[in-house]
Amino acid sequence: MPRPLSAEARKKAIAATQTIVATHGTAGFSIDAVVRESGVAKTTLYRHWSSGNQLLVDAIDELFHDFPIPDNGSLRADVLEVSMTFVEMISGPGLREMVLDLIGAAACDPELAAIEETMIQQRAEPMRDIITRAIERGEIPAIDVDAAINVVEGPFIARMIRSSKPIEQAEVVAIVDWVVRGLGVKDD
Amino acid sequence: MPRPLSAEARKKAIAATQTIVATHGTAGFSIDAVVRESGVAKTTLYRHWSSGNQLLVDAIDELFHDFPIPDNGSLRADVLEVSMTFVEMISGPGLREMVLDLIGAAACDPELAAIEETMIQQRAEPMRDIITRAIERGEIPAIDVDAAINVVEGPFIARMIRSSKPIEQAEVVAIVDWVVRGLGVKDD
Amino acid sequence: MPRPLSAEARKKAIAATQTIVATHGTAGFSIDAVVRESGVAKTTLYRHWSSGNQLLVDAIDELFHDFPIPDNGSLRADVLEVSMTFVEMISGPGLREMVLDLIGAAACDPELAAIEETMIQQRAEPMRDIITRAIERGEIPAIDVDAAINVVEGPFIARMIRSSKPIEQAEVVAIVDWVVRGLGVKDD
Amino acid sequence: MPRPLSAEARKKAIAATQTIVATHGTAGFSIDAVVRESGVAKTTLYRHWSSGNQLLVDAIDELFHDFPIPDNGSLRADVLEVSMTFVEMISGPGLREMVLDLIGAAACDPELAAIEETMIQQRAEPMRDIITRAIERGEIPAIDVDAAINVVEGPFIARMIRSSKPIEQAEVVAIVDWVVRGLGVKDD
DNA sequence: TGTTAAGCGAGACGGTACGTCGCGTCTTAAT
DNA sequence: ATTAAGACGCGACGTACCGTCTCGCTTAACA
Repeated sequence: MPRPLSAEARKKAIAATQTIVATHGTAGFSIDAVVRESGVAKTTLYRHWSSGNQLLVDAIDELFHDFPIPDNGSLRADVLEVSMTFVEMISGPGLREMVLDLIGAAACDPELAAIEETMIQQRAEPMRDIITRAIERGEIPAIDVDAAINVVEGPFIARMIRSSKPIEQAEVVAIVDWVVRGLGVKDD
Repeated sequence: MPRPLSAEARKKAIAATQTIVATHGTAGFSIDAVVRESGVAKTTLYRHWSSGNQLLVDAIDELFHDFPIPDNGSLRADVLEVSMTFVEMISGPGLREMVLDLIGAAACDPELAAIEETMIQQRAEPMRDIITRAIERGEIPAIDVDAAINVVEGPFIARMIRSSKPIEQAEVVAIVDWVVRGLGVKDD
Repeated sequence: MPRPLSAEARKKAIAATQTIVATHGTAGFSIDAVVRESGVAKTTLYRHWSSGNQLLVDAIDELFHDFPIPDNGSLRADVLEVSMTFVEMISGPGLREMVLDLIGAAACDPELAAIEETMIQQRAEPMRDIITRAIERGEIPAIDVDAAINVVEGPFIARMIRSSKPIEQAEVVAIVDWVVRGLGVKDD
Repeated sequence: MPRPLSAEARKKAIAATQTIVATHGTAGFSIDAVVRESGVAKTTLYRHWSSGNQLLVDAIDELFHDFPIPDNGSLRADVLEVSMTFVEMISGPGLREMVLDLIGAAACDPELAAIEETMIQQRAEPMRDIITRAIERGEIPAIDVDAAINVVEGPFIARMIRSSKPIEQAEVVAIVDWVVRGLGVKDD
């Protein structure tokens, strides 16, 4: 019966949050900053999100979704496609920092576990499908899929952590070649 | 003529910082908290460190150093040893969270870049040595060592991020087997 | 054709207001508190009363009315009766505080002036009648009735302000004796 | 050893409070308003005063002090002098409202009991002295001094509550004549 | 060995952000 | 068209921490 939460307020808050994070990084993000940037009242923000972090989660969520699940018939091609998508995803300004920041925050604060769910587990689904299909095809031996996901994704995460330099396409190809060989696919 | 900066004050501040981070995570870290925990005056802290984060860097630095560089004659054995050391390092209570948190904080705050240097780059040195030696021995092809480090370490980082469950020894062995095979070592 | 303002809503709001003021003082009174206590919607309250204070005025009004006007034939007896009534009125739990609080609120907020009208002026009517009759009877000289009301009622107000102790009957008698003598009635 | 609370901050806050109350009444008083008006930080205000009300108490205190204790040799003259002082005290703009407001607030909030102490009890001291001396001189019978204070002061309090009109000198004289006669002083 | 400048603890200072509460207005659906 | 329900923008609340500052007291290096 009562008025529903305003979709417009939500939209403005999300947009303001994304603007702030893109401009000043997650360090510049604060509820008061969103209030100033969006014109939405602080109370309204707290009606929509139980904390600033939840708003951040939602704003980030909108940036990281719709990962297509490729099916090119070969593990290598599929992994390459997903990896390229991931690399593109973190290539925007401040996105690498944001992702790492959010992973750290999520590890410490149970309230932010949803971030991990969204950014990590959900993102890994395409990879899970790809590997499962490769096993079914007999392209690779029947291995622990979860462990395999770590092997395939890990190098990109490590690369992201260890350097803020943009990741070149050749680098992606080289890493993919190594990891698919590790999983048991024969070289050409 | 004047008194030098007190080594004791520095020691107490570092110890208090480590206690706080271990107990409440980096979120619980603050200059005021260190003041309360250590009994060292705020003025003194700012005399020793230009900002709270610099103190954090120094305190963390002391926790992660002195990684032995193994030399067992085979890439697989060396990688396994370093990996086991890494897994042990993050197995203590709250250590996984702290590491992820610090990585996130370091990515965002340039002032904390030194943490990344200490925790990530410096930690990778043993791995760099191991791989370089394997190449020199002709055990694996001449590959980009930095990229190889990512391939070898990445799966453990991914595993650490994706689950808070303790990492079993068998898991470590399986991952190491995959990645060394990926780098070009022949199977048995 | 449209529905008239609901008498029931009004009743529930008034009752809730009286409960709140009796329990938590006027400080605990708020529109939102009345909404919670009464179940009446905020919109409805504003339809009935232009502001929260107007509701407060109405709720208080119902508590302080119908003061009987005694006529015992002597000023002293009449004043004593009215004074006893007043003392009883403020003897309930929290009533002293509520009266003082409302007087203060009324002095500051013009919107609440009506409270003063109800609680003070209207309450003084019996005293005005009594004194006027005493003058007509020739029991006391022709004095300014308004000023005389202050002289007769003031000591009880002062007593109420200066101490939260219950007012004993003997105290009332002593005060009444003094003030009626002051107005010109001869001692026995 | 630490820096003492700044006398200047205190002075600015008190002055701002008095300005605000004089200009917009006690309703316009708020911590945030004092922050804006005084330039003193909110945290500093809370360091000096545990609540906004305490600041108000102090600001008011400075307005109501130094009540001289007259000694003219006759009860009537002394009471008249004290009464005139009281009337002057509440004659400034907004002072009547402030006094009533504070009395009400003090009745409800134990934290503000100090206001009652300052404004009421302490203010009554001169009257206590006057009446005690009159009894010692034999000018009036040995009566309960506290009750007598209520009789002498009450009419002025009642007058203050019942009307916001300025109190004329003739009115004071008339009231004083009545109450001192009530206490047992013979007419001329 | 006495002087003295700087280090020290303690904590006040002006700020920013927090998350909550009450205000009075508004929008919605249901009666 | 009134109602219950409650979202809206607004502004105050009292707290935590920031980095700077002002205090006396203490102490180590120099004269």
